[in-house]
Amino acid sequence: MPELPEIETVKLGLQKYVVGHTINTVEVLLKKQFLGKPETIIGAKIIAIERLGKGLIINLSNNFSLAIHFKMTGQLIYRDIKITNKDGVEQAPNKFTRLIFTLDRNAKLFYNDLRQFGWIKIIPTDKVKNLSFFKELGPEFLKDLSLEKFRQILDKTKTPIKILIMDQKKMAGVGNIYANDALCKAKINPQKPANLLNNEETKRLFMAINNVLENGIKNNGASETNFVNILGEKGNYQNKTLIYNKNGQKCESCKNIILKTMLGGRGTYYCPNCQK
DNA sequence: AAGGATACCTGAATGC
DNA sequence: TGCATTCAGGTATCCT
Repeated sequence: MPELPEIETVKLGLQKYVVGHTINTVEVLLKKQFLGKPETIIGAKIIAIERLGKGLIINLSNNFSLAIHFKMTGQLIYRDIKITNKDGVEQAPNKFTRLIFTLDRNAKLFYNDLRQFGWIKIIPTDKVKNLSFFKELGPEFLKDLSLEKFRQILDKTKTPIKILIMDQKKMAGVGNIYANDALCKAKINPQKPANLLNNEETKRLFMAINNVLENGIKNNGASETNFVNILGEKGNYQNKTLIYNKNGQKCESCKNIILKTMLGGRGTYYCPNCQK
């Protein structure tokens, strides 16, 4: 899944459906993705949900928290009804279910993860932000990253701008889809060394990133492959991308053909005319 | 210190 | 049809 808008979508769903539930049991189907002792959280009530960059924190009533990262294919699915097969046996959401939380009021929360890169860790609430992933996060778009701070970060490196804006330790929230779209919107070449952006381009890019992230949230995220919200529903941003996954198609503004290349090992889409 | 390649996995799409 | 290769919303880690 998983850039800021997708995780925000999950956060809002958890707040709406899962906060207030008590955890009755925890079934670990794939040990390596779950760190901590399940018995630590049995009987605890889910009291608050927080998102930091692309990470999630679920706070519990017993001063423990669940720290979660979906990496590429993690999903959290909430159900308050039992879904069974024709023999009456309860069905997990899919064959990649790695963890099942049974909640009170006959509800369940499933963690699915096809590629098994994600993690869930039980950590005392007052220590959860000491996890290196959270501790090392840079300032976050739409939250505590100002244009001035953004400019300062760009000035410090000649790293290609696309790689820099996706570096969570420098600035948090942007991944490959929204990086491609923001650079398209700002008409900046993904390869351009960060410190060579002039003030006009810097401002344009900053506004564009904030804009595409907001647009992603409004559209409930991008379901390019397997992202779904807490109810298993797809988002809509994949139908609204400006340039991501559009190689061979025509650029919206100049009708040139969109090209695809690799930058930092990631698929990179750009219009050779608009993004020189 | 920074930048690049590689590892972690499974599956879908593409190529021959 | 089948088999091999490449790529996928991310990040750690190891190497230059």
